[in-house]
Amino acid sequence: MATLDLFNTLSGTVQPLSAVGAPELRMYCCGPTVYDYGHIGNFRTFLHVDVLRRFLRQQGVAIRYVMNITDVDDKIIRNAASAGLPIAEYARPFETAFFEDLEALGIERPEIIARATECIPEMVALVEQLAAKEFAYQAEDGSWYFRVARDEDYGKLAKKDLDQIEDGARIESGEFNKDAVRDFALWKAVKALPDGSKEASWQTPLGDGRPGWHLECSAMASKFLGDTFDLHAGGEDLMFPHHENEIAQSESATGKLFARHWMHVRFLLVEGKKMSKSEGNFYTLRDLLLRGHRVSALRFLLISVPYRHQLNFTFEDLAASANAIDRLRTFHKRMVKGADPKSIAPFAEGINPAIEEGTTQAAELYTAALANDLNTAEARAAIFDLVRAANTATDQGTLLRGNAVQILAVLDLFDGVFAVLKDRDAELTRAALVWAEKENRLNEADPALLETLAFSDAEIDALVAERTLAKKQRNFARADAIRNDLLGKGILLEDAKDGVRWKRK
RNA sequence: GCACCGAUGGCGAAGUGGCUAACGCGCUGGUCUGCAAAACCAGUAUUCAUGGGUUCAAAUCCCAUUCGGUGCUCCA
Repeated sequence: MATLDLFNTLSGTVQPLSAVGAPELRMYCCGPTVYDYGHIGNFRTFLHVDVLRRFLRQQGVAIRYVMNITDVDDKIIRNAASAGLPIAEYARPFETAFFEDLEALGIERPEIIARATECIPEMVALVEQLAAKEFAYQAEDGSWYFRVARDEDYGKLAKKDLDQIEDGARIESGEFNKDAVRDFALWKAVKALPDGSKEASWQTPLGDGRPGWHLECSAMASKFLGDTFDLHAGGEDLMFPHHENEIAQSESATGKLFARHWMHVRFLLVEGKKMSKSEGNFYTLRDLLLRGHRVSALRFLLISVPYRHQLNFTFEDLAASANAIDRLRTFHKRMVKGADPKSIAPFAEGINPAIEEGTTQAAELYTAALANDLNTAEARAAIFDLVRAANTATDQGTLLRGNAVQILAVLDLFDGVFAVLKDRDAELTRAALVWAEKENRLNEADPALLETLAFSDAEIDALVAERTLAKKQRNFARADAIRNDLLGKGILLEDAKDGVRWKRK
């Protein structure tokens, strides 16, 4: 039985994904161009790759995952120039922010992270290899281009017909000296910036210049994963021309298959429209945190819709995801208490076989759903079915301690991929506020959020204790006043049999 | 313009020929509670964008139309 059946863009079918000829599954994902903060669309892609990676590891597959950081490109050069900074100085803070965001979202760090600017020799070598085979040529201005016409199977990933590409293509200024419009830049000869100074460049045997965008991924993937590797992932927009060009470069140079499997994550819409700055529906993770949304809710929402489907992001659904997570966390705590013989009210000893069967079935459905092209929606449903059944049984007193232990194991399995049960939300929101203060953007923060977080846990605990005392004295007016006051500040109290619970909304 | 993908309840979404169309959120009523919250129970789409067709049988297959998205140009 296959560990994971995954849609392969190259073949157009769902195929088993597996490590071939190596103990580790070797995968590559196109990382960010670090010219700004990451937005929720960027993170949808990285989150789904994280789901893939976590699930494979759960299935016992070892992984070697490489992500590149594009730290030199047109936008970085342009923005750095207008900020009056060297490109590295301009880009580095965004790179740091990107990794902070990944961490906050629970996205595991790839084994290898490679910066484009640190792999220049490998890129140069690749162009030289291509030139030797006449796939690359140097134009009058000193730039190097890939000769698409010489690559017979060009277009095989995106299923493009070459004639169409030519029809739609347009000649960019500065690239007029290419032999054919569809030829793409491998190495861009150095140019002057608007202020007359020289843009960032490297002195190489190819001339003074900088790498083209597609070149870095080809060079880095080979450097760290070999000429042929198992999986290449990225957003759907990268399929053409970026990934197609990577294939063209790598396969023309090596004569070998580049990536066996290609995974493309679909774009998301925001409130029914394409996310864009001009529509005013463009959000970075940090924007959402300052508005009082929780990181866990965003993670859960973005991964709950399977990667091949368009997801329509709305604030209503973000709130719904937060509520769904609360339910899961409440349930998880209930099972932890019931399973612990030392807790105040552990469940009765034993195992109820009917519940045991349901638990096993939930785990099987969950695994089968993810193994089927990462159907996260169905995997989620299997877990919620278990939650409902277990809650009902608990209410009826038929769920025994052994069942709780088994259910916790299934929740661990679920959380190994979804990673939303552990509550770090308040902590991460606080970190975002610290960042906002440093960046002078605290004015963008939701006032209610600031008020809620201003309350320390100790202060809340003190008020809860005061209310418990008032309740004992049957002073319900005072008790309710404290509860309502806290609720107004975003803190919700729950009176349970074994004491008072509270949580930040 | 050309190519490709999609349209399922109030919202998100699973399901790709055959049991009462999953699951989450929301809403309404009930149980529990001093009152709440949490949890549970019941209800909440006779129907899957629209029109036609194939079939004993269609949300699922085919054709057309409408709307949305993507690529052809920087983009996750």
